Amino acid sequence: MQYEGTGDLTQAIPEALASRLEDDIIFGRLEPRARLTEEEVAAHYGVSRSPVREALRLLERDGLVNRAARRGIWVAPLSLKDFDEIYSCRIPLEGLAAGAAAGNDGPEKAQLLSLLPELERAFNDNDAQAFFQGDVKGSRLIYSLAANQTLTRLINSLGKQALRYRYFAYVREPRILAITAPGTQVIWRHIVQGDVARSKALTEELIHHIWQIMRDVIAERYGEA
Amino acid sequence: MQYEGTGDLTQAIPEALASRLEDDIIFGRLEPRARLTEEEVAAHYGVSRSPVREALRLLERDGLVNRAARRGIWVAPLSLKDFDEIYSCRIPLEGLAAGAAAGNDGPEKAQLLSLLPELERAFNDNDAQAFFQGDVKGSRLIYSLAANQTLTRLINSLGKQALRYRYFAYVREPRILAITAPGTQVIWRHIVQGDVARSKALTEELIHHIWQIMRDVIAERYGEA
DNA sequence: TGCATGTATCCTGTATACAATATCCAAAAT
DNA sequence: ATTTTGGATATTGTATACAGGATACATGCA
Repeated sequence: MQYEGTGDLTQAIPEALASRLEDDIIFGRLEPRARLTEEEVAAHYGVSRSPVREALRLLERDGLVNRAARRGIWVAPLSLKDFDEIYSCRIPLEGLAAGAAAGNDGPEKAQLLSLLPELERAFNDNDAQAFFQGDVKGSRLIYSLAANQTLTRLINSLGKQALRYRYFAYVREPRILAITAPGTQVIWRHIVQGDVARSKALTEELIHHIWQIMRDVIAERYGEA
Repeated sequence: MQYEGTGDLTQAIPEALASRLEDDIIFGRLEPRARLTEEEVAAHYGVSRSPVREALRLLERDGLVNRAARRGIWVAPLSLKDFDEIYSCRIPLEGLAAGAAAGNDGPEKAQLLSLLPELERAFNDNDAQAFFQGDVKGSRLIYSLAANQTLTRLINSLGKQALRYRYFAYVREPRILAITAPGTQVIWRHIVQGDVARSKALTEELIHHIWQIMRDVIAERYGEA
């Protein structure tokens, strides 16, 4: 069987597969604890098991799936404990990134400003989807401004799993957007102005705040601990 | 060709291979920028390319090798920039771990105390190797006390590359041991006593201090930026 | 009815074969 | 002499074949 995937797999196959599966997991099309068998995935995308195995290793690296030797792979379950772990790690790392981005003197910082209207509009329209995307775009820009590949790698490997919780919480409690949006805009402006200390502190505060608010939503569904 | 590896590959083959290659990289038997071809590695350990590929993915995850699509894999180069990146990330993460470990009320904390004499002796004997090992053992215990799998995963993925620099610096500047040892002992005692704030603060200070000292040694060999 | 044991099946892990691209070196052209 | 171009070679990426452990179900026994 040769590849003829449903869409355009222009990039390397394992990365493309991983990207598809990531989305399926993040947006809940693949449920927590769902079993993933290599042959099923391979058949579904019209490729052999080799690239599938590599893709699954990538998902494992980002904590989206769990593997048990010789037993298989499951979509990682969501839990309040896991959520707390992720956010306790995200706080200092995102703070570090924001501070480093603020300390970057390059001209690329201006791009953050150009993203602000987009964010503003999404907020006013109460368009969670659009805000979500704009926020992710801005975050990526901040990481690249931080010019710290190691930090980027760490944050990315947290970010995928974090997105699952964020998506879940946004859908159930759109009010979260009203807290995130203004804080995000303030922080981006401080980064552009080069205020290292404040960018870092405000980022840590904001994530901590969002953490607490999301926590209620997550706890309701995924238990007390 | 069936496996008959030089040693006992009791665990899963990819992990065992990765572990061997890790050591080879950390202790410099594989030089920075050295090319790793799948077939050579496979032939050397008497296995096929399949488990080798998986092992190399694991090394890639931990930042020990770099991969270019369809071009191959090289041992990651060492550089002052990379070193700075790693240590700027290590500070808050190790601080988080130390604080969380101090907040753990379980009885396992006592094990840290039992490691103290070992560390003390290594220090008095000026035995860098023994200190190295004791320190790693204590760190692992702290991570497990922190009871935060996500944090452990992040720290471990930094730790491997960090060890390359630590080994390099220890060999060239044994004086580093005289700074690390007393500070480490103090921190471990604070963790056992459950002093969360101080455990965290002192850990961050110590790593920051070591960072600066190691930096001179690294800079001498691996350039100014 | 409940539990243990054996067997059939499924699935992962490993090996090998094949395809395709990147690299290297030699020969030719400017 | 330097650059370019062609083909040979080496190495990665993918597909497929095979081996062995894990799971599930059925059968037998208490």
